[in-house]
Amino acid sequence: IFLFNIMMKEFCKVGKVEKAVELFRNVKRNGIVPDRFSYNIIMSGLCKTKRLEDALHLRIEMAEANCQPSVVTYSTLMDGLCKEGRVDEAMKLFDEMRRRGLDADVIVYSVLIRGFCGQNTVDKGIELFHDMKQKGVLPNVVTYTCLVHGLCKMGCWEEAMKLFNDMTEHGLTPDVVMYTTLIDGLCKDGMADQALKVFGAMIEKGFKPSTVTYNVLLNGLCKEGLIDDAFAYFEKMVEGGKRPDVVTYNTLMAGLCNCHKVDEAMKLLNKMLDDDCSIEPDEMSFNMLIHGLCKVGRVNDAMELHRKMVERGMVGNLVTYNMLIEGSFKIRKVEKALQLHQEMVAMGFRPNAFTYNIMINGFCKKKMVDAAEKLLYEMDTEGLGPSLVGYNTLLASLCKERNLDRAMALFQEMKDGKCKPD
RNA sequence: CUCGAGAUUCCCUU
Repeated sequence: IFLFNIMMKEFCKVGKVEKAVELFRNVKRNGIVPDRFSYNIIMSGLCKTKRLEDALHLRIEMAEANCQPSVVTYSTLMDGLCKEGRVDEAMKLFDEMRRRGLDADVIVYSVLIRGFCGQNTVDKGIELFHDMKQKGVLPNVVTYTCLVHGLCKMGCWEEAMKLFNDMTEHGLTPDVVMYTTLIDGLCKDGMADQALKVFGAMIEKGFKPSTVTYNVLLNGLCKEGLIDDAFAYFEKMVEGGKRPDVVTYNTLMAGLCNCHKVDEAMKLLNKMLDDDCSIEPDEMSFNMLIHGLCKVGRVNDAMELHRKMVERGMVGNLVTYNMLIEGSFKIRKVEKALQLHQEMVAMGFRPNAFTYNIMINGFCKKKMVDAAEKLLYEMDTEGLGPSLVGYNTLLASLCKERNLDRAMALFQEMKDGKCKPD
């Protein structure tokens, strides 16, 4: 079983989880008894391929085989649940684990903390952070990184910085991932200058920024409109021997589009398309440009680019269609927008909240308020929930049309609990 | 050293 475990693990590592499961089944059928490692390996593989239900079911099978779950079993499943946003269920497993007399370790806590941070309940994460320390489980760099990430995501960059310092005072050395997380978080909280300081401090301490570190920094600078600085750091990146990747290029293309340099962005895309460039564009690369073109009103060029994309064997994704639909409305081609919408559905893409809101906005601009309203309610029945953006869009449109009675009625409906106004 | 955790890029209203 020792050897089979290694094989299963390797199958999972190269993405052939199906093969691993098959091997697991064969092993069992041939009378070899899997140990808890085998179960854990398969569970982990299933979670990584979004087959959480199968993983949870395997836990039952494990119990039936009289194989006791370990802390690793629990953390694997809790991680899977958290990544699906099912943190409450992960907490149930956490309780169950403790009832069975298993002590949570630093990984269990880090998984849960990250889970809470992912659904913007960092306070719960902090609670667990204190809980673990009280129980004598020492947080490590990963634990701190999860919290820093969560805090920045909620705009609490000062708290994040405090925690970062707190960590070093506790004798832990930040690593590249920690630095990158903090730099990204600061940028996203509008603190690019602080981020640059941290970047400088990082280098001063002798840490080598990774490609991801450069990417987050470039993104931060681009979002601030500092495209020239972004390119300056891009140069440094290359000089420093860090290979740009497709994310680097996509980030720079977005930055160029943001300051209306769409043709420059196009040059970057063409560079990637060049045969002697080792970086291949992905769907996002095309999407960046499609967005840029739509934004400056060159919707037909965007459509043309979409065609080129399809020629290269990329069909585009939901985002591509959302942007093209929005573009069509922008140049007042409602029929084209509807046609794209149908095409998108036919291709198996389920319209999301963005799609609906784009259509609502499009209809509003055409003064087709009833159609817009119909879509607004359809979102709910389609399980997308009421959309604040959708309500706001329709409200704004009604006000513009001097249809204040209807606007007030809609506003009242929101206050009555349909959708909390902002 | 047979198993588990952390970082980056695209779309909607004002």
